[in-house]
Amino acid sequence: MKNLTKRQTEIFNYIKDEIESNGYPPTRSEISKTFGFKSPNAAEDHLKALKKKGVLDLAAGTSRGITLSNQSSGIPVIGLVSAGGPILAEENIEKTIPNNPGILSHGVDFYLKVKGDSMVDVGIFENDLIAINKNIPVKTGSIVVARINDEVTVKTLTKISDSQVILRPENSSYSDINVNPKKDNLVFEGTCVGLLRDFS
Amino acid sequence: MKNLTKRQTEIFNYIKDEIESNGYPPTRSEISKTFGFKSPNAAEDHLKALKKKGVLDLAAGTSRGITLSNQSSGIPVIGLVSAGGPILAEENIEKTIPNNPGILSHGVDFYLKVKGDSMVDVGIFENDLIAINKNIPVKTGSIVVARINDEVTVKTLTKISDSQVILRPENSSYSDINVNPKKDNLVFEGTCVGLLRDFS
DNA sequence: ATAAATACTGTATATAATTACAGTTATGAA
DNA sequence: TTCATAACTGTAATTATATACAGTATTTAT
Repeated sequence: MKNLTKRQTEIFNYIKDEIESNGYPPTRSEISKTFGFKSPNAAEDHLKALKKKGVLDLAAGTSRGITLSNQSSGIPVIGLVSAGGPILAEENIEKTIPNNPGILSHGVDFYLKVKGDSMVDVGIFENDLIAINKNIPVKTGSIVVARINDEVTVKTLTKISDSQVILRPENSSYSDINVNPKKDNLVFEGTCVGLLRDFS
Repeated sequence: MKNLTKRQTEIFNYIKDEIESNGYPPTRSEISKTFGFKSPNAAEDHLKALKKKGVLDLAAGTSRGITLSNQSSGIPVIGLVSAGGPILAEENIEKTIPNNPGILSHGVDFYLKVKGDSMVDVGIFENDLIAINKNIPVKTGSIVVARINDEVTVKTLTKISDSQVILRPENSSYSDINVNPKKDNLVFEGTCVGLLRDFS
């Protein structure tokens, strides 16, 4: 998101939520009423600011003519992750695909395009998109996205303690990965909450 | 769909398309303009009829206050298919999930909940939802939903001719299914265009 | 045969909604 | 210091929109 202020973020999220729950965007006065503005122009100003920052578009002369821009409505698909830096850095985003609330039981922060065959035994194939939630606490038994010394990998978490973490490939040709979090730099980027495969 | 007339279907689809492409529903006059009505009341009448038939809802006094009802906006998930009758018959619909245009490269007419392990070698597991398009012509190499004498099955189509159809399970423990379309009642219900798995 | 539903035209009006203009106050950057 | 941005209040006008009422013609159920 392009440096939205706190207030702008609140308003943007409200608009997003309204579209999702009502099926159409709010008007200036609905926004004003929600946030306690005494003038619809306060909402107008915010909309203009949000448009200027590229997160939404406004159709002139059109009631409820607010649309979220691709950038802000889509969920990023992460392809190859460059070493260092955050996984959601712009250079890692291959494309974005529309949000699909209600299909998966958990929220999706990003999709990761699967490389390799280390998880085929649980039906995760190369080029599948796995849906990742960043905020669910990782636990044993979950399929997690882990970063070990700047290398990103998808495995089943089978053991986690202060001194030992075991990541298991779900493919009999591969062996468990043993990590010592005290020695190695281990970061959990998220938990896999779903899978998407496109037969084209 | 609840016995919509041809015209009502046209108008309903237009509204659906507008919501999808614009992000907000059309007004009465936009509908009228599109269909050449000379009075916005023609659109109003149609909206009332569509509301009466339960495929959409109207928010009174609200501009663009048109929402598609759950029933009509969702995509059906087919669980167990009862023998005889169409696959999309009401009794087969386990639930509906929101439409997700833009995620898969083909349209989805329904999702089928996978039973059994006959397709595990291509990463299709029990309880996965496979996305089915009814209108793509089936061809060899595709994963298809076939109904053989009232039994519904998901397999790879490996041969198709007037006198012989071969359906291959993607699991080395199973053998090919050989069907003679002249003797057996064979219907292709659709082609698999995607897969959805929910890790909950 | 008759009523109800379908598919509109035509007119009119209240109100919903956008949006411009003129201000105020506060904050952070040049 | 001065200017731009942010975050509003207040007013007002144009236009966008919903929606009622009164018709007409055709088709479809009963």
